[in-house]
Amino acid sequence: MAKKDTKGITIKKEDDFSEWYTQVIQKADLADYSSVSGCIVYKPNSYTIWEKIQQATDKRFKAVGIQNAYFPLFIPESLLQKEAKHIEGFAPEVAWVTHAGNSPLAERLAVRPTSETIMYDSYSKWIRSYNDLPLRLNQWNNVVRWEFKHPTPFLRGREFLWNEGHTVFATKEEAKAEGKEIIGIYNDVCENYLAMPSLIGKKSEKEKFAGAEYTISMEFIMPNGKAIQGPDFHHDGQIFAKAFNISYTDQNGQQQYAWQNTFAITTRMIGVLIAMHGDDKGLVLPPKVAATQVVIVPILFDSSKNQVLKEAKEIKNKLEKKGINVNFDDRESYSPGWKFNEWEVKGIPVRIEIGPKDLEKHLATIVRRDTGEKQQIELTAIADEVNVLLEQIQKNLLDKAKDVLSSSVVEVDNLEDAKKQLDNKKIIFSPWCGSVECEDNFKEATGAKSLNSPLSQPKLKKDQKCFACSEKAKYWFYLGKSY
RNA sequence: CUAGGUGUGGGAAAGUUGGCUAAUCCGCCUGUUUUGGGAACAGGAGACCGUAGGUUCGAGUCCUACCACUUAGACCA
Repeated sequence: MAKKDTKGITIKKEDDFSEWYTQVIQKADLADYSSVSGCIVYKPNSYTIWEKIQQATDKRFKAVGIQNAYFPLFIPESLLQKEAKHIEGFAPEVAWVTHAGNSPLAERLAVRPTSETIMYDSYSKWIRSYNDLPLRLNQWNNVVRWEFKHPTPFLRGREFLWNEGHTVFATKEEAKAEGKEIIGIYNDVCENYLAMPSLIGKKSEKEKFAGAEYTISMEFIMPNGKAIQGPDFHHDGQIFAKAFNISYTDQNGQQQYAWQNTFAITTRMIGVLIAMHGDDKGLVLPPKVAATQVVIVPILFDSSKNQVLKEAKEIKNKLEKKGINVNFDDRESYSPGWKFNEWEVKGIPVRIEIGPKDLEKHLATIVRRDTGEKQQIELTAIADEVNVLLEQIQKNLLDKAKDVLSSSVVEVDNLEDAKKQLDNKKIIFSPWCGSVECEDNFKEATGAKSLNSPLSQPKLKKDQKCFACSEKAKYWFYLGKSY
């Protein structure tokens, strides 16, 4: 065994998840700390993942008629305060601009924690008639929330990137129907690109978005048993429409308030991806979000160098013709073993090794990152084989993640079992009354909180009691400890 | 914001009764030889010891404040 130096991951994922996570981020060169606490640098290796998420999501938004726009970074205090519950939810973590140079501003400006208020101020001017609806806009931007909890790269920071969709409809039915469409898009991106299944459902009264009528969220389960909220969709009813006077004249000449939704996916998903698929060797990227899907490492000896390089280049061409992104690592200053390790830490899905021994037999050695499995492939068939392999890896990652998800959830119907399972790092699925008091008590007693309630519910038994307070249960809920 | 821990070249880390030129390993640069799981040799660059004050003849070392990282909490995507 050669020396294990500082390049490798030195800790096992299951032994110390936090330490492992930090190491993967540094050693896979994903992010760096900056001199502003809570604000990280998204280095190319992580930013390309974000670009993939953006592209996949954006394409789907546009396909259903959502357009992109851009609204100001700054929000005047008076606007931010227009909706009481909204400002109440965000006030403690708003960053304020108070000066221009040395002169105090007449009115301080919030750095947007989210853009409802600045956007709806415009919407109220733009919307006059039912002909102006629906209005479906989205923006890709950054927001700032001056969190007090210590930041974790990607998972929680003071500035993060996201999309914020803000749509307006003439009727409640239309607005609510959009929820399925949007969650469908997010789930498609999460499962089929990021290979990450989630628990999808409605948030509790206590946990819904500040200013929403209801929130539908996607909850992911991290390897340490904690849940983390991903993409979400909020139906705002007419709450903001009334606060900002977003109204239209209907076909009968009547003034009506509009119905609104908001929805988002954030750079937090990068962190969830790292945590969910990574292993003791480092990052594992699903092929569809990997900027580099295949790395070719030629094994160079003086006598066979030219032939090997030539063949390696041909492999690269063949793969690129199939639309595969290839990195041909022909650096001569690093040994093959060094390169193997480097690309494994960085999570590249497939590695192709080609050297004189392979050449003799017209083969190449192919190694998949997710399982570590090695195989010899005929050079003539390599492009097709690699394509198949990439699909298998994509599928395998999703399948594994689904298994982990389903084994993380345990059904319980009483408080004692709930506590046991939570201590056991499980998410519980329980009949629940849904009251804020009950949730407060539960949180106090266990440190856990409600996640969401699946949209299609298993039947509750007749007279089913709430697992926690013994009132009548209203619905099945996922509950657990969370980030 | 609260409570613990940590802070020494790019990374890791010695230095703990204050004392002269701040070890060592990895990485980096140059050259040569190498290359099938993190290569070898030779030479070289890189640190006002987190920041600001203070104590002292003298501070990486002691004191104070602040900052950052990290772990755990109250809030959140």
